Amino acid sequence: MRIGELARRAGVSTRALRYYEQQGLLAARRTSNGYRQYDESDLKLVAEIRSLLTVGFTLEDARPFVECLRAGNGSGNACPESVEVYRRKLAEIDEQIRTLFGRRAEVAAQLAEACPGCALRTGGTT
Amino acid sequence: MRIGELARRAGVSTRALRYYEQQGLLAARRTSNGYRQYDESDLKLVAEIRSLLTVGFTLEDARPFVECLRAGNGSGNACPESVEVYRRKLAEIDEQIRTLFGRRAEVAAQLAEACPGCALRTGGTT
DNA sequence: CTTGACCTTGACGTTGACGTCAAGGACTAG
DNA sequence: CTAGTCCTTGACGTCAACGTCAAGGTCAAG
Repeated sequence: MRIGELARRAGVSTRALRYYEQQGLLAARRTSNGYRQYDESDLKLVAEIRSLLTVGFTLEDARPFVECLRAGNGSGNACPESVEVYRRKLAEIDEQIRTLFGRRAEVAAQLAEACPGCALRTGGTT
Repeated sequence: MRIGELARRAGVSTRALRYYEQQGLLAARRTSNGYRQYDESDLKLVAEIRSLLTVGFTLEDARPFVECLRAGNGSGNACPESVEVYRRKLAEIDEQIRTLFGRRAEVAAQLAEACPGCALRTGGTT
């Protein structure tokens, strides 16, 4: 299939696909007229990338998964590099959650100070 | 005081101060030679901005607080606009926390699938 | 009078994942 | 032959809060 169809089926823009290729995450064959040519495995690959992006991974984070799939594995999760990324991202997320809780507490404290009785509970008194 | 001293005392760069001015958050008088001139109230103002930025506010979010201080209030919290921003940011933070928990769950699930028994607990088995 | 520290404005660079033209080639249907 | 749809590469724009020059003015000290 060509880039337009892959884009439709994967739910992304053609620009995104070209960007993934530029970043070395997607390698397209070319037909004689220069058009990019993709197959089902590419669709799967793009789906994997999208799935990872939606949970906050960067394209760099996604790279090991892509390479894992390319290496012939049925899933991008199947390689130790991928597992390592999962662990790292999990730690990052936990750190972000901690940071957000800290900020939440500070903001809530300021709000309470500025407006006593204003926020008895979270989102309570609108 | 001049911009260099204010920057040192507030713990920010002179570039940041000029940027705040450009955004209309900081209004400096000028001496005859064109140098910016600040006083203690400006220091307080910059401190307020910094404090808000560190808990994730944008400069736009900080604007009401600055205006509140400029209006003569002892605290930037003292105005209803500020309180409203606090509430909005609190809601935003809560939303972000929810998003992160969702992501965490998904990543953890993938990790468990990829590597059973790998993450018995968070950051447990390194 | 000349360092040297301080100040000025202006303007491009940074980060990530694309969006959005622009200019032009390829191919199909009528 | 032509319209219409798809494709190509290239390159600037987006968002926030500055960082980092560049070129030049100001002032106190020696």
